[in-house]
Amino acid sequence: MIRAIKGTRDIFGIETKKWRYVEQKIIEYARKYNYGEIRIPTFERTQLYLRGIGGETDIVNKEMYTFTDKGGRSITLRPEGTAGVVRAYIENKMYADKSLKKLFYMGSMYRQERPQKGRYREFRQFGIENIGSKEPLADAEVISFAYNLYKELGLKSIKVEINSIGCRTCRKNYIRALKDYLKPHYEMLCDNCKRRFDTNTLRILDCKNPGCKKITEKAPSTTEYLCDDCKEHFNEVLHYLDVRKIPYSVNNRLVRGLDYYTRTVFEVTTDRLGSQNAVAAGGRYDYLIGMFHSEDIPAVGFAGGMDRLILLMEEEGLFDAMDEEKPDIFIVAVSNDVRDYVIKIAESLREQGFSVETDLSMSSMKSQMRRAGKLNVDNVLIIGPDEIDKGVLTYKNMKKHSQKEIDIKELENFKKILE
RNA sequence: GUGAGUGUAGUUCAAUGGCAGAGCACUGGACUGUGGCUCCAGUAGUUGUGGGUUCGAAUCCCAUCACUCACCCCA
Repeated sequence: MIRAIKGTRDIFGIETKKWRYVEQKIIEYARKYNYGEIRIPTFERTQLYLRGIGGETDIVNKEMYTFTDKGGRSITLRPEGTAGVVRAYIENKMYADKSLKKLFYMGSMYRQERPQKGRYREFRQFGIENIGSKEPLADAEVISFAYNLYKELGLKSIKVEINSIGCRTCRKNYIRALKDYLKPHYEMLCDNCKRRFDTNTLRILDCKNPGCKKITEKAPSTTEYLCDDCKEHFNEVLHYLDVRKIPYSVNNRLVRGLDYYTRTVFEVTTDRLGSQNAVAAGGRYDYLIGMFHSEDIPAVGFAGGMDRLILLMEEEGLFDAMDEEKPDIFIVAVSNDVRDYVIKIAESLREQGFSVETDLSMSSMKSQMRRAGKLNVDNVLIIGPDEIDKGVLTYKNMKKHSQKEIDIKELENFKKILE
């Protein structure tokens, strides 16, 4: 048997209804905040991610689906959305009018990791990118979008954590201070953190190893080392969150896995998905566009994992009332000699906009009734030779267990008949 | 990439070295033109795969594959 690739899955039945619901809400929210949809390619030149995300990150180091196409180009299935959106922004010269661009996207991303709860190799993300403003107003809007969307979806267990990792200058100072602090403890760090010490010092703050945690507890905090501009920027972001009454907690250990972030970083987390606590994450990336373009253009955005979002909504019981999609009307053919007639009735009802199901297996009347019951259909039309002779339809309401004959002429406005 | 756990009917799970079974689901019937409830019957398996130990293996051992969870990391 040929099976789906590890870490991919099929979504069908009531699952698709959950997905459509969530997708609709996201689209609705993008509209509310005036973010326009952008659809970008699923694969790009590998170079885009190498330079954009950063060669030292795990995403680039070991998780990318990379292959060589027939023209000898190195191609990678997108592991995240921001790099592609930024490429599209530049390529389509969206910077030309100097105005703010607000974009949202939704779609599959690919990372070759060992799958586990809430983590897949093909997973779906949505995200927004707010490009062209360096102002804290923009950061706060992006964070509000995430928080308010999740609140409106009904989530109770989510928290917003926020931090500032500074700009080029103050980050450099902070990293120096952090290294100075860590140096005497170097031998006590886990192997991973020893490696990070030179390549990605900030991430040591994020290490879950109890030994490392203990060491970093007393480490200098990022905010202490922010330059005046960055400090003010951060305070203003918090101010605008306060104005919106968005609850958050400042977490000085919060650093992100992608290299392009500056200043604001944030995560929306939950404690209800096992070890996968991040449902959305993002931040400011003022230097990313400059890596592909002649000048820096400030931007801020976030991405949310939709698979995780739906898992979490299930966990919180938010889909409990959701029913399987069902047809409005089931038409039972009492005997096979009325099949032609049943087809005509069915098509007429479909023209009126109803969802209509009929038997396609030449089954007995009894099994047709059983199927109607199993489909949970409310309305059943029973048609046999007797009905045809009398020019009527037998209408049965399955919920009320009531039944009556209706004149075939009433078919033309069937809505009136339904109880 | 690393570690642990689990693989038996469509599905959920029994069977602890001695005849592979049950619930649910499915199909049919009781009710020949009426679903759900009830009762009856039926279909359902190379016990993931390959090897080994044994008189005998779903059960023990080895390998392999798959799934799950966790680590790393991330949405």
